[in-house]
Amino acid sequence: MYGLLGNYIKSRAGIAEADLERIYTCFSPVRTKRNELLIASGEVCQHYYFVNKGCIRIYTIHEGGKETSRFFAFEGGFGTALPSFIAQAPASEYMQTIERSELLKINRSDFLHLVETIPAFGFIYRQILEQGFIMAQSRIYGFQGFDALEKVKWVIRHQPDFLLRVSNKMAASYLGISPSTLSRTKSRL
Amino acid sequence: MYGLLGNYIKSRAGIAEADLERIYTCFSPVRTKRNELLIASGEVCQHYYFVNKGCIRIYTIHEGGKETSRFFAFEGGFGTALPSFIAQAPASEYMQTIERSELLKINRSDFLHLVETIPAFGFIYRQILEQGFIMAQSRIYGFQGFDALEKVKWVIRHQPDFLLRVSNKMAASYLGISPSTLSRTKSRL
DNA sequence: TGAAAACGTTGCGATAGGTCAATGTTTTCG
DNA sequence: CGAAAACATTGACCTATCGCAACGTTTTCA
Repeated sequence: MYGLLGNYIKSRAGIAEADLERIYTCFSPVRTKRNELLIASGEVCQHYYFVNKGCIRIYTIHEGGKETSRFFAFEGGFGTALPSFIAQAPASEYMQTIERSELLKINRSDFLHLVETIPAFGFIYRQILEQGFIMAQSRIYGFQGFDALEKVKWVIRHQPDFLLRVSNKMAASYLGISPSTLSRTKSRL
Repeated sequence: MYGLLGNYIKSRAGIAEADLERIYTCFSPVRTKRNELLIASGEVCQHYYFVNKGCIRIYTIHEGGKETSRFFAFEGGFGTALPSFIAQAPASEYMQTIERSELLKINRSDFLHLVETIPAFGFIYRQILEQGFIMAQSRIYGFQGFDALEKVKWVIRHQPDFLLRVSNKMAASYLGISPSTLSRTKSRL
């Protein structure tokens, strides 16, 4: 149950077995169904999630009902509605599992406590933020001036199985193009 | 010289005067000219910068010479080519001061050392990453599906003096629209 | 299991925004 | 200070992508 999480941590920072155990006790397993909502817009996000199996999607809904997918966390990844989790303000986003999933969740106070008291954990959190920041930047800015074809090639290069695991609609809303355009673009590859 | 930096830190975390002094000794002043390059693409970024006066811009140049502005740091803000700074890999971006500026710079090993040894500094770095991540996300994803007018209104709301301090060309490349379109859009406000 | 809903794909017409070019203004720097 | 370069603005034209709709296929769930 905690194997994947343990590997994640050990591969990124030196850590004592006792600290690892203490971390495990803060994470509790959750099983979810396809399309199950973890938090809805307007709620305050209380948990950080680690994906053992399945996939978490974070997305927003604009006026008119149009969805924008912000982030996907697959096996071995962390995910939460970060702005809300950090500021304890109502989230502007939704978070769901898009497939039947097995997650490990940790609540905010335990999380912050681990960050403060276990250096390796603080280090890993910092690394998550750094990577997330870099990723988001390179995606956002890399996409400036990309046309649809270039965007699709970009995901294929950076997340080869992304288009296979995610529906066209979600993939399109992640890339910032319409489902029709994504469909047409794929046939041009 | 260190007043602004001191305020920045003290307003965000409790810190002993001695630690503050130790932080100051790691930052050295730099004066730069308009359009002076701090690092060029291909170089490895060795410093983190704090802006006392002026403005830092981080940008990339695509094939064909087209520029994309990624980030602006004004008075009281931090800035660096983060991916390169973190990974010590060649940067894909350029960093420049767009006006005559007064900066405080700290090199990477001092910076990491402060992060590790002064909890308040580690905390602030984490906060910078969190805010940067949130900012980048909201900008990137908020922009999905925005038309030019909405983008311009967005900057005006979130960074009221942005359009006044930055050239149209740079502002346009930050918003992901052409200078012509920005010009036309502003006249429609 | 079977009806209903959601999804993927494709065609068609409309349009926001891009490129290019011309003009006038501001900035640069020897 | 003045010539040269860079920039802002505006017009004309063009194209990628969108929105809508139609159709067949897959998924959902009572």
